[in-house]
Order: sequence, then C-alpha cells, then structure tokens
Amino acid sequence: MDVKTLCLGVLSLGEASGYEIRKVFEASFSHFYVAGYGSIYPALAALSRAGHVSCSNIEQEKRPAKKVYRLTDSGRAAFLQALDETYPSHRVRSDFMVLAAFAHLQSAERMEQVLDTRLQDIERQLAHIDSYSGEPGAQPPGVTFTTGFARSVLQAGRDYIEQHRSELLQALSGKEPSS
Amino acid sequence: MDVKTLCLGVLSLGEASGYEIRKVFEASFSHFYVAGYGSIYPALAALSRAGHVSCSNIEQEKRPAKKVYRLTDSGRAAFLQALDETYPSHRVRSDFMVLAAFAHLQSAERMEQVLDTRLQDIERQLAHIDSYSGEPGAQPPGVTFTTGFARSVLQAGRDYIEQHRSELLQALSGKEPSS
DNA sequence: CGCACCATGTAAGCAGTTACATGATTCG
DNA sequence: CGAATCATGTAACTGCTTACATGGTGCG
Repeated sequence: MDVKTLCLGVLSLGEASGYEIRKVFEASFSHFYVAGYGSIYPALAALSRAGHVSCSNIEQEKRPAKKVYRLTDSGRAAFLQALDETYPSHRVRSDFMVLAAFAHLQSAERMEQVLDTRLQDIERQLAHIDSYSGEPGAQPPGVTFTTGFARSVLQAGRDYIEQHRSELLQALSGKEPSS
Repeated sequence: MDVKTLCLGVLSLGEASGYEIRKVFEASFSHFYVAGYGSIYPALAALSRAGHVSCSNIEQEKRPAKKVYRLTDSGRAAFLQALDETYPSHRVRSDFMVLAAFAHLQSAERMEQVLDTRLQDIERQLAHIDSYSGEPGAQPPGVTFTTGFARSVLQAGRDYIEQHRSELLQALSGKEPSS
C-alpha cells in the first residue's frame, strides 16, 4: 500500500488539495502511515497522469492558489481493487526498541532519557488522538476503530514501560556500560 | 538506524556469519526490525570496507564455507556512538489499519477475513515469542524487555480487535459496500 | 523424491525522505 | 517582528525489497 493508493483513499472521502490531504494524513492516519509533501505531491501528479484523479486550479483571495483533486471512476475502481487485494500487514520499525535491546551497552542515565522520551511521545500521541476524536460519527466507522486501536496499543506500551522501567534500569545500575 | 548499525549490534554479542546474523534478527529483533539477506550481505560488505568488522573464511565439512565476521574496535566505537545519538523513534506502517479505516468501502465478509488474518498473525507472533524466550538471562537484559514489550502490545491489539470486531462489522452489515 | 536447511552474493528497481526553492497572510 | 499557516513543487539521495543465481546435505 503506497502513498498513491492512500491519496485515492483520502479523496474517496471528498475532493481535496495536496495540502489538505496531508492534514488528513496527519489527523487520521498518522498512527499507521506517515507521509510528507515530498511524497504526496509527486503521488498526485502520477495519479493525474494515470487518469485516476482530475484536477482543477482554484484561485483564492489572500491565499495562494490551490489545486483541488477529485477521484475519477477509474480512480475509485483502482482504490476498491487495492482494498480487496492488499494483505493486512502490520510492521513496526522501532529505534526505541533497538536502544532498549542494547541497554547493557549504555549508561543508566541514557536509558532513563530514552524511556522518558518514548513516554513523552506516547503521551503526545494520546493527546493527539483525544483532540481529534471529539465527535464519533463525523468520521467513517473504520477510522473510529483504528483510532481506538491505536489508543489501546499506545496505552499498553506506556503501561509496560512504566511497570518495567526500574527492572531494566536495575540490570544496568552500578556497572559502567560494557560489552 | 539502518541495517549496517544493527549488524554491528548483533556482532557485539559475538562473532557470526551473515546467515547467523539473519537468524538473530529473526529470533530476537523481528518485532521491531525486519531484514533479509538482500540487505544484510551488502551491509556486511560495506562494514568490512569501512573497517568496522573483520572477516575470516571458515571451511566446513559437509556444509558450504562461511564468512565469520567480528567487530573491530572502530566498529564497536561506531555502534556505541550510534546508540548514543539515535532518537528513540517508533513507527508503525500498517496496511491492516488502512483496510480497517476504509471498512465502509468493503463487504462484511472481506472485513471478517481481514480481522481474522490479523488475529492469526498476532497469535503466530505471540507463539514465536514464547518459543524463543524460554530461558531469561540467556539473552541480554534489554532483549527480555523488548520481548515483553512486544508481547504486551500484541496482546492489547488482539484484545481490542476481539472486543470491537462486532461493532465494526455491524456498521457495515446490511448495506452493500458503497462510497 | 522433494522439501528445508545451510550459505553467499548481485542487480534492478521502487518508494520514500530530506533538503531546497518561493512567497503572501495572519496572529501574538 | 517573528512564527505559523497556507500552498506547490523538484532533485538528489538513501535504503530496502525482490528476484535472480548456485549448489551440497539431511530428513521423511
């Protein structure tokens, strides 16, 4: 599932500019898919070339002009097909866990900093979820599901870190970081 | 944190061949970092050129010869520095959650299949954890931590899916998949 | 007899990140 | 007056995936 397909998905919810699509990514998808302008704009250009979206220039007062994209029939069909064919994979790439795995090579101070940073990031993401999931039903039902899923998983991670923090730190305390 | 750095990490636990390194990735790191031969072998070649590892050819009876790699002092230093400078990021890339987010565009049968597939994958990973975490203490303390972390997070995901499965399916039942 | 395991590597390609480039408006 | 928001894009680079290429051994 690439950025192009995800853009089709966002546009299935209504027409939008590249800038607005990015905000949807940020608000609703950030827990399982991260994409910046550098991947979204080229994706939209490619989708336009492929005929999966149409594009209209909208001039605005006191704001830069924007390009509003809309799904074509072929774009909608392509997205539905992708939904049908995609395997429900779920991968984690975590430098946090790498650092934790090699805790014995680091100082207790560094590990505390690592754990605290991770906890702060988790709290930030939980706050982000709470700020966006105000009205249930405003979003498609699936987004309510994914948001709840993300919340549960984040909380489980936070709880685990809090409960095993001292245990991990204890295994390093006293001795200098060594090989 | 790239594959090269992770290879240094594995080698900090003892000398190993590329093939053996891959097994460590599979056994201990698979929950937060996936790497295949296609990235490990080139990484080892690059580390060797950079002088971060040394390499010796070992002939074997009734088995192909292997190349055993060992950390050099500069390799160890490079790894420790990476541990010190790496931000504890944690990113998820989940096609499962994409499919769930757009549940309203799919049939109830398809969504059931998606949820079941994900549940089976989770059970498989939990079984994998249980099979490898037999003896605590055989692994560095950090690996025990990350393994427990992965277990908690996987269980939370499983529980959430089981508890919200019917809720999600209900929001689709009766009506055909539509836009 | 076929599959899995041991063992190493290359090459092409794709997807995405990062940095660069530009510029008006609004809010504190 | 500086920062954030709105708004679009390109180009270079990185890093990984996938497929290809080869071949002996052990087990059921």
